[in-house]
Amino acid sequence: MSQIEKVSSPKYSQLLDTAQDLFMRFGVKRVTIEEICKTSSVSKMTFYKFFSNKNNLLMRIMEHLMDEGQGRFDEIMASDLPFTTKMDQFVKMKMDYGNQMSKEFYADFMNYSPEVHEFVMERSRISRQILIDSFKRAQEEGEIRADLDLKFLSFILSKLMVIGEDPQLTQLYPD
Amino acid sequence: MSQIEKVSSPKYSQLLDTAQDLFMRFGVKRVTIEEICKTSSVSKMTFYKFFSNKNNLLMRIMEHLMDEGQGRFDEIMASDLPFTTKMDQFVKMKMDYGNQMSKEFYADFMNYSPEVHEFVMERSRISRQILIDSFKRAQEEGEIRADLDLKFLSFILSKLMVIGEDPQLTQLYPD
DNA sequence: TCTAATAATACATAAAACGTATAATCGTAA
DNA sequence: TTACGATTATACGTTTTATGTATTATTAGA
Repeated sequence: MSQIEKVSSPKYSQLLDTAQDLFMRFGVKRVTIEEICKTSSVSKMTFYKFFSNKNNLLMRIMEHLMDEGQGRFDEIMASDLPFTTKMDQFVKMKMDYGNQMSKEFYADFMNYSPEVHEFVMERSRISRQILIDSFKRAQEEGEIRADLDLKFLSFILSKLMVIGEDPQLTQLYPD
Repeated sequence: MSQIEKVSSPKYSQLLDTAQDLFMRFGVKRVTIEEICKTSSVSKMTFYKFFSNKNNLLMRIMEHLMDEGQGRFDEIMASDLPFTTKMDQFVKMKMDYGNQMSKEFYADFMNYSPEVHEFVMERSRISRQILIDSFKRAQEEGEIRADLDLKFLSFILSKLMVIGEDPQLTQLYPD
């Protein structure tokens, strides 16, 4: 599924969690590796055992976040709720994610490096496709009205995939 | 009243406002002078026309904040509300301030330089004294019950002077 | 006790931030 | 228009901070 080797170790998880928290609060640029190490009570040497640099760390955080998001999406879809309810839950989940992270983080992880940018974009593309497929299936199986504009809805939801919440859009469609 | 010369100019105010906003969101250490300038659309040269360095800027922000706080306190006291209501408003105001600023800002402005630390401490001392005097006067004039423990209340309120809100204290006395 | 993982320290290098000098630009009042 | 004060843009030397690595201790567990 993912291009990056999975690692599990208390120190590794600690670093990942701390970094995610700090990145989300202050953005990537404002947080140093040494700060992450100190906050995690992990030595710098151990950090570099797990991550080659901040870029690599950021990428794994994004990977973890998106894996998690996909997992929750799968859970929602596996339930036997009506399709519209599923979509409600999905949008709600996405907005929860969005609210956790500062504007800085969003801006940063898209700009910090082309590598991370592309990684996130590719994952988003895949997730979007999964979403669209689910939508089509629901439409074919008569779970949702076929007259709903499929493209429009998938557009909205695909936006949510990455940005969590588009204020302008939220204003237009408060529900 | 204050030890620092007052300056008024659109650029000056802009810098002050931007810096305050950034400091409160990210803390002092994480924000650079260049960032403040960029965000304010003011050149670095102009910055250094008004402020000798970040320390100086921080001090003026604190001064401005505390002047403002003192002004609001005076307003509240000048009204003809019951004394307890005044205190309510005062505490509420202090908590509003506290909620605006991140933990980082609070930690930073006390640690960033001894100069700033002392400046804030001195101002706090003065404010605290004013508060205690108001309290005594209200007590003498029978506006509040004399059996209230003056020292205890002034202690609580003096804590609020600086920290805005002490979580532990808030937990003990939710009202 | 031996070993693997982690930490502590110090270090060279790179990057960022600081603060200043200089020349160019802009708005405005004479 | 000219002259002037305020602001900007740019470049620069210096200082500080961050990065990533090497080396040598520690620590915890088989």
